[in-house]
Amino acid sequence: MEYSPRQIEKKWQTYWEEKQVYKTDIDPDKPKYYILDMFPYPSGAGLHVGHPLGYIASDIMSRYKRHSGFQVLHPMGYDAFGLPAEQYAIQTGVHPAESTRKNIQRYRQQLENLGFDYDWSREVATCDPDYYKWTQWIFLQWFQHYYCTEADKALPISQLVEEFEREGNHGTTAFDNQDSPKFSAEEWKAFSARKRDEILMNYRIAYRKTAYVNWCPKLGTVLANDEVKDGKSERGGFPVERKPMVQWSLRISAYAGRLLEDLDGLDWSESLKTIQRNWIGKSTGAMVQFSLENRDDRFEVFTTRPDTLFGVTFMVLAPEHPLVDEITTEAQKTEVEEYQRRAAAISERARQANVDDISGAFTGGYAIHPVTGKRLPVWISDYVLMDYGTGAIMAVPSDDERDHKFARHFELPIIPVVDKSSDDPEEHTIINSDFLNGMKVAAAKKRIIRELEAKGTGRGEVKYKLRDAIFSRQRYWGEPIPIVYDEEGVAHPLPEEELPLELPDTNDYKPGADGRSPLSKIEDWVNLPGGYKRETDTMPGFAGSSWYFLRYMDPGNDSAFADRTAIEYWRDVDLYIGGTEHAVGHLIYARFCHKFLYDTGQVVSNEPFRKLINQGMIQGIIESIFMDKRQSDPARFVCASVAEKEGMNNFTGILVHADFVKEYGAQDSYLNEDSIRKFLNWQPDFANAKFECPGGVYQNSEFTPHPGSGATENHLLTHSEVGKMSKSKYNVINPDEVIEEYGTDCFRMYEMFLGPIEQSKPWDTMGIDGVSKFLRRFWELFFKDGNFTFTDENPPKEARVTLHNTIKRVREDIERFSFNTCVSHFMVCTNELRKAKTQSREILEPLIVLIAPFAPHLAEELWQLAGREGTVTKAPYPDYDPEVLKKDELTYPVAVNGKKRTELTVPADMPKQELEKTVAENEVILKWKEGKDIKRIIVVPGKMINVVIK
RNA sequence: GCGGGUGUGGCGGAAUUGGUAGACGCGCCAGACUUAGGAUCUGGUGCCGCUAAGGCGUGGGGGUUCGAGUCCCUCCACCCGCACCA
Repeated sequence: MEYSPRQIEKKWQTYWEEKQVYKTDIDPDKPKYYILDMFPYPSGAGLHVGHPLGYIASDIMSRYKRHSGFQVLHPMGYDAFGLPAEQYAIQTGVHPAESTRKNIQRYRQQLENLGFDYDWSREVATCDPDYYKWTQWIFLQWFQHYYCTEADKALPISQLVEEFEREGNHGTTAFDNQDSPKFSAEEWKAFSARKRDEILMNYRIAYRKTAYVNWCPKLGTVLANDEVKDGKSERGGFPVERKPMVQWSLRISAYAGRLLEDLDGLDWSESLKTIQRNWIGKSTGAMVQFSLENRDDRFEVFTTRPDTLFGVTFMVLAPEHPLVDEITTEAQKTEVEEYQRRAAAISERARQANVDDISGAFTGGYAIHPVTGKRLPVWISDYVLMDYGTGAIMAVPSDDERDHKFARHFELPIIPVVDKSSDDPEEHTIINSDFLNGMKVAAAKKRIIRELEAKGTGRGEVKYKLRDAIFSRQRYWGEPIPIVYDEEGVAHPLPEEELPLELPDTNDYKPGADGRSPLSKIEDWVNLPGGYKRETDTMPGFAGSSWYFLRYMDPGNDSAFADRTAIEYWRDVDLYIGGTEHAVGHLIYARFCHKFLYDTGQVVSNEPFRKLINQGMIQGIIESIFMDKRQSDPARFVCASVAEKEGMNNFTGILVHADFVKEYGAQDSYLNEDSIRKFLNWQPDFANAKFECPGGVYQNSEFTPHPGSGATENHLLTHSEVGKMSKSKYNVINPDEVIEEYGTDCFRMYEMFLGPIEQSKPWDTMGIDGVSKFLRRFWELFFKDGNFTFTDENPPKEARVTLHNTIKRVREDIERFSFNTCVSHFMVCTNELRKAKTQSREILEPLIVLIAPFAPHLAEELWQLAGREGTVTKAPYPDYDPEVLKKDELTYPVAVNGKKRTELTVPADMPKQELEKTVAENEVILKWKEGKDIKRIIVVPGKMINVVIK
């Protein structure tokens, strides 16, 4: 019987669906295993060959765990709110709900075609009101909690209100990074509702505040920090500017310390943890207060090097620092204002690009050194950033490179305060610093902080770079924020019973007035009885994706985001697979969200993703042809060999669609006349271009051979390089097409065979033949004269060894996520069993289960042919018998001075002494010994023998 | 500049704690069967060397060891992240 994968695969996919084979539920008698793929955004383009890589790996793991007796949760769903659908709606008028629904359908089809074992009954989409009801519910929880730094967790805001009523906020331990004003209990009680609302906004986890935000005019919305790359929007690459706006934010900075510390316990790659650590950006140092000359005012600076306090010779403020206007003297006014104007005009990007340009202006004002009482001139410069630290620094030109450059440029004094004569920074000692002299850096830091604290002019402090996340989006296609404002503008949460607050229908997706969301234009939705108005901003993409892994535990639940029993059973994700692109966005937000829910007792673990694997990218081959830069009209394209002869710099590469290229993927890929016709159809601008290869020239559908060449057809070698697989490079490979040709099982195994899961590697179109051949041969092991045949014969010993060896290796390699080597073990096994020519059930039947996680359809079919009932997916995974692998004979490699020279086969139980004797008498060894002595014989039992001859 | 990672045949990659470097697959070479082959099967294939003996070989240099792709020092290349972060 011939192996016809497509037929088998469709049959079993239908079977799985009809029998709900992958439906899972709580089973307290079994250990759980929760395996999760990163939430895909269902884009219109569908999946390309790179996307399924992680899904295949998780599917193999999931199936393996099921065979191993675990209750497996392996769900899939869609991160379905987002900008692309809305941009598409603006362009085409198609409602985002409509296009999203279609895209989801397409994704679902493609995923099913890959034979994954998802429990589809748990499928979720963030844009579904049953889902976002709970996204809104979580938002309300954020709104109704604050972060207590003493308890080190989130507590109900009602407790804080009680505290304020009792004692004001003078002694509060509530987290607040906004410099909120201090008040007494009496004052609190006297405040208006509006004032109280304003104050509480300084403490709520979800809060509303005017802030400088990343405003993207082209997208018409505000973006979070991680959605901005190099001053441009991550989606679309549009310019982003800083703009003060009233926005909802999440007080994620309150969790910075825990987000950082708890990384240590996670089984994530070192590089990913480092990215998160950088993003959180902890720095330990001190806040130091400087008073101003002739003024009552003080201002604070943050420094990581308080030990260099005696080296401070001047102060620098950010140009937009509020103090600047107050301290600038009449004489310096013009200069300072001129500088402020210039600094404001330069964009953030340009400012960062000109790091080496030193600029600044003296305000004319002086600060007083908190320890020495010395006068310190106060400057402004754009190297000090308003939104980092306090927007002001103490300048230590001797030990800070930027301060040093600045001091040199403006001829300010430099006092060396650290003796750096030792190569080991830990040995550096403090000099010129009064009572710190002679101390090591670390000790001096502690000492000076003690001093400052005693004098009340400073304190030790830890700062984080992690900023609060802007949570408002001025867009339509997102979760409405469940808040209404009364006539005074006080924010009120919607009562829980009113959730979900559904997104109203509209066909006008363009932004409203003053950059407000399209929702602001739907008047009967915005305006409520009693003068109440709805919040018109919607939530960002990360709102729904920050907790989706919890919803999968109990997706249909209408009275909680998930039932307590489900949460206690599934707890957290045991294995999370996805790309690195979510390193700082999604993974920080999800961890924050999970920790918050942990604080409030809603979940039972403090981290959502215990182990995480980042799959690498699958790259494509970018094909281009050489176009002569020296002539145009008609353009001249030449073969790679011609370009090489005439000099590469005379040519430029023009991209060619990979579909047109013959022998795509081989090193000699080329265009023939058929390809050229396709190319011209695709790029009609080149209609009458010349295509020149060493044999002749093709132009206007005609090939003219060069005189003397026997060529009859054009053969234009292309330029091929490995790079991104993307639409813009015209080299996207669609998995559906590969599957149509080779089958799902083959596609799955080939993707795994390409290399380690974490590594990026190019898609090699030719290589898949090898896996296809292997699967056919594997299938044929089960057939004799065309009939499926199992016998009860005693198998040959080698066959048994092969089987048990394969089981051992495959089990070990799955456990360490080395799926590429698993595939090669199956290949080796097949090659060996083909030689052994056995139909023994004892050998062949375990192989069916062994390969099932990798090639599930093929395994199901063979299982059925073997006469077994039902599905193979629940059969126990085979185990190996160490007895079978015990050898009676061992073949030792024998090395002389570390180089292998011969082999020696001996009984496995030969004593060491005798073994050494045998080696010493071996003729090859005797030959090497000639004229020298055997100094030593090293026997590593079972491994190798090394003879030292000198 | 700082931090993290990776360097192995023509290519993708193997080598679990230091123990036969290059498993497996692609490609290439030769042969068989065939009207034909981009089908199938068999064998070969790191480099130098006559098919031999042998030598050289895991980015370069040095070290530890009986033995190093693996450990240590040093340099180089590439990739990723951060970056006037006080």
